[in-house]
Amino acid sequence: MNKPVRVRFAPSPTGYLHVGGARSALFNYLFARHHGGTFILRIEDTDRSRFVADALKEIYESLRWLGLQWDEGPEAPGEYGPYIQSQRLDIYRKHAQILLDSGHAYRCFCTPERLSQLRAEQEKTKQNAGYDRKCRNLSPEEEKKLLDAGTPYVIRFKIPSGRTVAFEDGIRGKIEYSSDVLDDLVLIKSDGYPTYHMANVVDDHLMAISHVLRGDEWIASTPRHVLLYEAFGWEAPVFAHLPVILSPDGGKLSKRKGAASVMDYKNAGYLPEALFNFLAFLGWAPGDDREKMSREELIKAFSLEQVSPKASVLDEKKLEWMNGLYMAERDSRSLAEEVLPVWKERGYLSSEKTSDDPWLLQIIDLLKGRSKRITELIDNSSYFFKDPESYEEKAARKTFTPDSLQNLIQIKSALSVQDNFSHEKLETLYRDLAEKSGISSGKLIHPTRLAVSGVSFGPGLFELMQTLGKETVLRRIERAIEFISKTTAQVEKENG
RNA sequence: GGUCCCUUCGUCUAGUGGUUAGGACACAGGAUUUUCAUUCCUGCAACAGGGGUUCAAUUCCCCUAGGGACUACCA
Repeated sequence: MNKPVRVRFAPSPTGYLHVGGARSALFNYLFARHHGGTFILRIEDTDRSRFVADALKEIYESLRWLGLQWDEGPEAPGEYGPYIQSQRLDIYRKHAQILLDSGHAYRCFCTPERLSQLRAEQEKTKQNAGYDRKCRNLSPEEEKKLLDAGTPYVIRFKIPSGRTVAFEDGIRGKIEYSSDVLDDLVLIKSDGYPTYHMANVVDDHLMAISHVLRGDEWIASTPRHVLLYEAFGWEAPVFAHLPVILSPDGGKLSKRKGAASVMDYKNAGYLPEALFNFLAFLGWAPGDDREKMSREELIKAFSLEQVSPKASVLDEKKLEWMNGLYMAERDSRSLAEEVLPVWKERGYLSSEKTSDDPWLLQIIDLLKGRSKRITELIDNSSYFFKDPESYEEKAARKTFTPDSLQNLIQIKSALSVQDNFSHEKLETLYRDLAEKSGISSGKLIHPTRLAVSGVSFGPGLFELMQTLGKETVLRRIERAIEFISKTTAQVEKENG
């Protein structure tokens, strides 16, 4: 077993890329990189009825966003192409003919109607389901007659009877099936397209795949695949079946229960490196206490032996926590590139602003450490661009008192003669003012924060003021003074 | 129904034939801080159940229960 490591991720373009699929891709990628092998992308589009035109684009985009660039595949030519199954039909037909010739397969002329009737009967009598092999022993004359009449047919694999089919799963160990529970699966459909089983086995062999890491819904199909390899006289790859990812209620992950696709997470403001790290830890752990690991560390530490066979629930709270860690250390400039388009869209910025604007970078510096997601950063950034339209109600009731009105008036006059608006100078100004008035600095700070931002939380006040600038700060304090005067006057009127 | 897979705190997980069963998220309390967030400390909380094997089982074996997958001319 010293073949070069070649693994593949093989999605079908029937929709968006699910995080479960992304995690399979990720494990393949990690495994390949760890062993210095090749990571291949193959598109399994053999079901024409379920093909979704935009799916391919989204799959490529999702993989690339996560940093899972494939070494061979569509848009990455290699020696084993084409990598899209619908472009390989002649290959599958040729191989089906080989099986036909060697007596491992046969033509089946049964109609879909007959098959569904058969299934219904089997269900009623509680028999094991499966094709009854009616066409398995058609005489050559009968077959020729049907063929000549142009009867549609499929090609089925002859499952040998009385065999024990065993394989060594890289994660679960030995798994055994009796061949008697397997039915004669279809290899080539009547439309000439191969089924998954056929295309998958042929391609994995032809593409020299060494390890098949795929979702565990394929466990039950694996004995069929093993038998197919045997019929072709090929050596089977190593199989390892990855557990599924569940939603918090234990069911399948779906859009309805929040996010399901990679792009959903992107749109929810998650960083690709955070999702990468988090997904790696769903069903895998390095064996020590590390949790936040870079791509390079993950590649170095990854091993199939440490992959758990157990399905795991995606805990979005923990993803959010981890994302916050990555937000804090993300380069502000790169964050600016994500955030800038949204700011412009919201009319906060004129279109000529660029992501290297020092003022914008200052804003991001102030916010990124206290934002768990990009969207949260954006949502909490409005007061840098617009004067507050209202004040956080609960905080206003508590903070905008008659006392604070006097304080703000005092602050305003002190600030209006203050030309150096550095946060250090502002801080000393506030401390001195508080001391002179014999009050705690909080009595000055809290009303200013609310006046200037409209909310009771956010970056350090003095940095905030520095970034906002003198003119804006004074204007907003003035507005707050008006607001408080009005409301206190109203309260007095109501009371008296 | 049949076949197969899975089972350590609420969640992600580490771990071993002998451990006070470890860490993280979440939650609760506290410290620091101008607010929020961060950070730090403390607390809460798990080996599904029953049989074996063994001097000793969370760990090995069997059964039960619960969950899941497959049982298509879908992948």
